[in-house]
Amino acid sequence: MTQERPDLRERKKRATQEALREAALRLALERGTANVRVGDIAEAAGVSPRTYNNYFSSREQAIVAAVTAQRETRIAEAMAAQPAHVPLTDAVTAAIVDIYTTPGDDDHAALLLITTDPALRHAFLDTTAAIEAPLTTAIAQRLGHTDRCLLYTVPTGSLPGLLRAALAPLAPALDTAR
Amino acid sequence: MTQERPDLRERKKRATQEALREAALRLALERGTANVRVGDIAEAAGVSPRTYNNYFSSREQAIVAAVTAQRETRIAEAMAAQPAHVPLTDAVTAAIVDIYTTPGDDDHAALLLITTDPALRHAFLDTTAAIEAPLTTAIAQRLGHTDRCLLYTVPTGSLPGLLRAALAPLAPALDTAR
DNA sequence: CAGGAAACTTGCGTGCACGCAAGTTTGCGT
DNA sequence: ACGCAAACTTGCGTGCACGCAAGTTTCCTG
Repeated sequence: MTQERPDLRERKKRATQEALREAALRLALERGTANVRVGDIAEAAGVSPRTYNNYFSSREQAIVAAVTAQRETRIAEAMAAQPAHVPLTDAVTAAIVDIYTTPGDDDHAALLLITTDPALRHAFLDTTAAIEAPLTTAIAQRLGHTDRCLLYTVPTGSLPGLLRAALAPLAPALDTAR
Repeated sequence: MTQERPDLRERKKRATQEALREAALRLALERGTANVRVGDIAEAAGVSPRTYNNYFSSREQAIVAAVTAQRETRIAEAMAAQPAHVPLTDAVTAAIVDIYTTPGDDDHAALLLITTDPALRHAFLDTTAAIEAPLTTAIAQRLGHTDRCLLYTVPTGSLPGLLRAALAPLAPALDTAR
């Protein structure tokens, strides 16, 4: 695995993107979405407001991106944690259930934030669902080729059982994929 | 006093300049001047080697600049600390003496570094003497106009008495300046 | 509902950071 | 003394960050 190291420019770009996401989420959690100015996020991330809009084309996108990124890494981790011999179907459902049952630091609050605010919800649905990317790559790694699966899961009174039920319909698709 | 705040670009430029100076001095003190690569300084400051040479045109300049900057601020502080009623002559000599007698953290080591290494000495003398700028501004503030004074003081076995002696010739010039 | 202020988003020109490649210096081993 | 290798310095082209100004949205107030 040649760990292709990106050059300095690339690293800095990623760093400011992450700084912006992080700052946006933190501020939104601290004082509520309505009280966060673009200038505040930019300042907290150490860049100009103009630069914010070079990375995100709306005020909400950064917040959504932050949550999305969090969940992407968590899903990837959860999938990687599954032993290889576990059937694909079970691995996927377990990984997703894991997210909703064992939340990280501000994960719950962030989700609440997004599901509460209309603008955030809209921005969230604009992005391809947060769970798609890491799942497809994980699945692709298991199988030989790339299949796409699209999941929309909005947690309303969510319990592990509810989740399993909601994910059950996917089982045949995943099985036939192999 | 309208504290004219420089814009973000300016602040960032100053920041990286300072980061470079700081990194250069720290590394030079840690491992000796000979074992410091330009790339190391740049990396420690978070910029590319190319950028180092946008700020300093030689490997030694950053180290020298670091010491120079340190001394500039210390001289400025020392001059500011003098009560206004103290005669100009005494204020200047006291400020300079203060530098050599009550050194800061790595001030001594830094000076030793510079006076030891030939390349550093050369680079140091290339820059207008470290003490000039803050002194002239301080003096200018006291008088109404701008006078220039050039001091070359290389501390060889320096003692307060030696310093006072060396600075004595300046007294008449400073007195007539008023 | 009209008017206006504050915040947002975007096009544009400028300046700095970067990577690259060429030319130069430095220091070392033979 | 010679040649080589590593490090340094600099010109050049490209891309990103910034400031600015214009157009738009949003929200509040009369």
